[in-house]
Amino acid sequence: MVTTVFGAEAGERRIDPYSAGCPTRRILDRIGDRWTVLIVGALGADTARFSELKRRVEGISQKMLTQTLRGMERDGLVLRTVHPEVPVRVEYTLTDAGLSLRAPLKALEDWSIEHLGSVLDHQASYDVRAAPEAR
Amino acid sequence: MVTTVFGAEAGERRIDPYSAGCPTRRILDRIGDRWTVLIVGALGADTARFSELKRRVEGISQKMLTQTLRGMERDGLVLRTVHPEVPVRVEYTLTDAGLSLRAPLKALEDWSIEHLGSVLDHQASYDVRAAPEAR
DNA sequence: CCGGATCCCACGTGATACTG
DNA sequence: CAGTATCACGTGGGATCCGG
Repeated sequence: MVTTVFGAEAGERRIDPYSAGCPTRRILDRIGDRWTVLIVGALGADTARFSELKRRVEGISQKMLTQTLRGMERDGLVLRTVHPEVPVRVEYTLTDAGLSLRAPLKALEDWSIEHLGSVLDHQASYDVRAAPEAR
Repeated sequence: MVTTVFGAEAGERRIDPYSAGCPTRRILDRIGDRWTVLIVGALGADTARFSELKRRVEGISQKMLTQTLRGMERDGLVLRTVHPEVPVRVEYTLTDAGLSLRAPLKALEDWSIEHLGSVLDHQASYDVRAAPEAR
């Protein structure tokens, strides 16, 4: 059974993030790690080498890049090709599944851009209201 | 300046997750914590009390529910109403901004449902390939 | 050049107990 | 009922060194 979280109105519906069958849980596992999302964006329709990817996703450590790429390869989001040359060359490309992830991710980015100002405003006024006694 | 990550083809574009102005970073901050997404789904178009919410989002601790709700309130995603009655009653409702988040989140859920099988298949075959020497 | 292996710290999170 | 406060813990993730 597949649990739908956003499909309908709320009501008495239960959400179990610990249910293995719940796809929402799977989204979070992939999206929640920060780097997967950025790598999908950095790769786009391109093919890129490890070091190029590391340069594009600024701030990522080698460990996290490797680790995240492995996870994505395991999930079939990314294709890893090793060219057995003198200095080894490894290239990464989004699979069809990976490419299809870009659309929903873009929807999220659009939302973020659209609401960024409003969110910042709320934060500012909230902080003022909530911290008058902050010595 | 606003950095667009998913808008166009990759190329030499830089992604800086540490740039305060990058909206992608803001999405991740909100989405990446697991609970915000689930609370948006659990609330939907409803109004719910604290304890009701805690029941709906199975597995969340009181601390995390409070903490996440505070963050969402701060960002203007949720409206918190305190009714000063005998046993205090506090109600939560998604704001317009919060409600509008449901669409992109649903897109993500749809993607997840659509690709769940494929992902599981890849994982299975990957695990077989990668761990033959697992004593 | 690509990444495996290790060490280690920080912080997110849960459990528990207390208050208005 | 709806939190706040405290403590204890696991692990995500950075730094570094090593290997193919």
